[in-house]
Amino acid sequence: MKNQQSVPYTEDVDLLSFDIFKSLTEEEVEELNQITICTLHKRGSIVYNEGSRINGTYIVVKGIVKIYKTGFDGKEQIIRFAKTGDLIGFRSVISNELACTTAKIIDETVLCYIPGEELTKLLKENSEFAMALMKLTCKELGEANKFLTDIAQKTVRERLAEVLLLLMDEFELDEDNTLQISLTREELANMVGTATESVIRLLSEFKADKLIELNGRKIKLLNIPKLIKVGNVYI
Amino acid sequence: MKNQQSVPYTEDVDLLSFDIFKSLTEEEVEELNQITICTLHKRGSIVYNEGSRINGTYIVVKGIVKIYKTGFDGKEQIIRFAKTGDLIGFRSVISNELACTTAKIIDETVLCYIPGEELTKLLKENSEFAMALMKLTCKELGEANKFLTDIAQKTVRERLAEVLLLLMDEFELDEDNTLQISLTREELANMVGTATESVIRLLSEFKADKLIELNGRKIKLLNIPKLIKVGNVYI
DNA sequence: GCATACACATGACATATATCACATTTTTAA
DNA sequence: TTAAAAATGTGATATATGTCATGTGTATGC
Repeated sequence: MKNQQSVPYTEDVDLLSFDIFKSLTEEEVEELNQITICTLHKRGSIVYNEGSRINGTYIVVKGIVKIYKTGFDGKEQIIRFAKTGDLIGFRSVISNELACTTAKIIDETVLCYIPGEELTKLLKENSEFAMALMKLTCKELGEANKFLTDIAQKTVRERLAEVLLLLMDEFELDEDNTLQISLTREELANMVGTATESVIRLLSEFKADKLIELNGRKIKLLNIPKLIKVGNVYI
Repeated sequence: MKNQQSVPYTEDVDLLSFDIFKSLTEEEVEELNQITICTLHKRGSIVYNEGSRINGTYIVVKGIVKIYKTGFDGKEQIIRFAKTGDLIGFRSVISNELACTTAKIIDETVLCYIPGEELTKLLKENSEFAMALMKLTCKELGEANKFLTDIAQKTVRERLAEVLLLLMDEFELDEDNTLQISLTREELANMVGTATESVIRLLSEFKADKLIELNGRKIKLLNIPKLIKVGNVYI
């Protein structure tokens, strides 16, 4: 909890470049541009906390936001990462509940804030936008169900392999086949739903099996087909 | 896979009695009544299968439907139970994806089918209805996230206690404090995300600890406060 | 630049839970 | 009603994974 969580962000943001706003009319985008407030957040700062009231939603313009729940013993469970173009916080606005997750910046991030009233106004006035957001939510729900099944049925080893592949899909590899996102071992553990030590050990095993190469937090995928096999990932 | 999965259901159904349709106008309900086709399904029949294309949604008029995913080794993971007033299948219609779950009848059930076009038409024309459905989806998403965290972090014992309490909330107790829904041990295991034998053993332990009383598939909750404690359930 | 707090790594150990095997009981269908 | 198929229950056993302890390396802030 630092004092300065965010600073104003003055550069121009083109909201229309984000898929979710594609269905808005010119006037609606214009209005949105007037209303939104953009801020720059640095690593570690909290956007909102589980249990707090959220009065609006944020669109991620740039950067990465970690969305997680805190288990009753204080352990984090990472639900997802939001990146450029993703909306965060809207779930609570729409269901009118307290935030059920915490959003924490893990890479310097630019966020634009859209007040809840503006969001609901758009949803009411523009059914296409409403459908787009609904589609998004439904997709997320589908993913959540899949993830649930995996955690319930797969071994830690399988889940770790799967998480690496998921990170590849979400954040791409660089020319060197290295994951663009770098997470701590603890964060990986909090995605997989296991202990940090287990992740460390399994990563070493994967390395020994020539599936990956490790360089600090950088993970290079050496053998993706085999990772798919290890993770029992069916596409 | 029996030949006769369902038979027509002729009795009158009052769609307006379901919360989700409360926001519809009289004409919309009238139209819906014209269009919907109601059917009676018996225990064990499949409403739709994971991976199949769904062209519409069903409202549960009466009965209980088990919604589950099948893990890669064939093991079921129960996502939720749908009961009177719940919509099933709409997720796939809206996200325009194949069904990501299977819906199976576990108690004689009456379903009314609403074609996808009718659903999307209502969503487009009636923003209040759209908001209601969105609210529902967002709530489900919140629950899915909570469940995910529990499965990832809690012990099987804790989860079983929690599932019993969840079933109490969803299906109520009779005057005798007995759960109104009766599931097989395997189904309980598929909710908790564990092996059937583990559920059997843990239920015996709960019984020995005077938390519950067992009578076939009927489970009587003897000490709810202690169950809450065992499950680390915070409300 | 130094100190302090993390992050990472590895070993030893405990144990919750899965798995297998086999009775017994209950349910289902013919 | 009876046979077959599920579901339930219990014991023995294996093991994946969590936990604790301890050491080294590495950021990070003052």
